[in-house]
Amino acid sequence: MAGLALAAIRSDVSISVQVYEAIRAAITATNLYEIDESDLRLDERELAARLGVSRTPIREALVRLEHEGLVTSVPRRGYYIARKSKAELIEVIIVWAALESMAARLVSQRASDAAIASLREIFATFDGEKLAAHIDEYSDANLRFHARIIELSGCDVLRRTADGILIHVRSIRHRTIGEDHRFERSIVDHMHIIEALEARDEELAARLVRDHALALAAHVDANDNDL
Amino acid sequence: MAGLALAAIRSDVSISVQVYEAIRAAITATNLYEIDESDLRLDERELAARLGVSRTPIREALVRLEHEGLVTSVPRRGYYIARKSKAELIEVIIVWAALESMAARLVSQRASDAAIASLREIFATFDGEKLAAHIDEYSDANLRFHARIIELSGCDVLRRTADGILIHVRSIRHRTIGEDHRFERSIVDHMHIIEALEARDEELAARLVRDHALALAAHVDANDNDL
DNA sequence: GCGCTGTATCTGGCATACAATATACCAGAA
DNA sequence: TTCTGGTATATTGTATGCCAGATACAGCGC
Repeated sequence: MAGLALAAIRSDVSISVQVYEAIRAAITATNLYEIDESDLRLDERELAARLGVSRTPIREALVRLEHEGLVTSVPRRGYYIARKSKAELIEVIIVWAALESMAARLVSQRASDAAIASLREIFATFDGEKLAAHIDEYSDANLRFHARIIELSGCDVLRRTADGILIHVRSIRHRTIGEDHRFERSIVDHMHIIEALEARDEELAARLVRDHALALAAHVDANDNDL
Repeated sequence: MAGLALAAIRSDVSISVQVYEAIRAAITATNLYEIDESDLRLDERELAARLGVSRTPIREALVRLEHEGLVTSVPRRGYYIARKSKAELIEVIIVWAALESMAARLVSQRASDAAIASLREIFATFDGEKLAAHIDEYSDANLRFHARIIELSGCDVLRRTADGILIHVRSIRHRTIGEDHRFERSIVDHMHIIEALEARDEELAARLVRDHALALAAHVDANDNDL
């Protein structure tokens, strides 16, 4: 009996949750600002048919996504993928700054040295030379870095709250990281943040994290006029 | 035609939204820590019967509430009102501190003098003498004060994010404000915060707001051992 | 007396059916 | 030709029915 490597049956992945994840992933993988207006519409029947389920779990998933801000519902008209305005994107970054800054405080107070050191490893495979050639991978590492700070805070409510808005930040960073020389400044900022955390300088770490995020907000404000 | 004062028909209050608001209000009005364990259970059919609707809008409302953290669902078992542990309550307060602290920065940067002055009015009807006799009203004013700082930030994403966790903070403050001499310290803290905002001292305001919230966290940590 | 197994019943999850509303199209009049 | 009003169609919102999993309990074996 004990010899059988039986994985527990996952009964917690109900169809509605799977639908939620599928739609969420599909939206995340889409560049919302390059698709046609008509593709923003989410037809319940069509989704149900394509995913091979009935409309009920589709609707539950859409309710979840609406709460998360990824889709909006117009009563009696249907659900639409939410395309955030420039002002909203800036607000999202501000909230992110607030959360990550608090996370930095918690990390400098509580996290182990080893945990903080793991932040360095995220960028270990990059050196200045090849940086420009691997912008996509760097962009991923960039996001992982910020998500990891939240994670290392050990504050679950903070992590869940941040998760809800991280998805919006993600699309911003992917688009902006290649612009001008942001990635160079970015990596310098990250190193300073790590150093502040290692020095357990709570105030400095909190300020650096906040300023780093708000610099992105200022950048979006100044540059992305097509939103 | 133009002479008729016609209000727009509100078609946005679907049954499922009404159900959501009804259950939310009912949970908010309940002291979760004084009711019987069995009353935490939310039976779909019973709710549907009592509200006079079918189970479908009930389920959509429960999905919303679950996302908000007010209820938890156990697969195939049902929905239960979520009772937060002490550790979770402290985490909620930490997140609140992060958000309100950022809001204080925005207020000191952007809000009009008149708007900041409105913060004083919230406490205008209280003086030191009668404070102890009106703890409930003061507790309400207290919550309005903090919610108003968020509101004056003018950041909608911040407000929505905070709304999601304010409901958890609410129950904490109601319980703790009467303990020892917290309300006296509280009103002094509030005045200092207002003064910092009026002086447009962003750093000071942010720090005072954060410390005020974290003092509550420390208080909960030290005192509420029955959670 | 204790523990396991089978069964009845209950409840949530999903599918489907029905009702209500919005949109599109078409006909007729100005 | 253009605008208005009616009707058909499509789609959302809600209700209901069915099924599978979970719990409780009775019966059986040890």
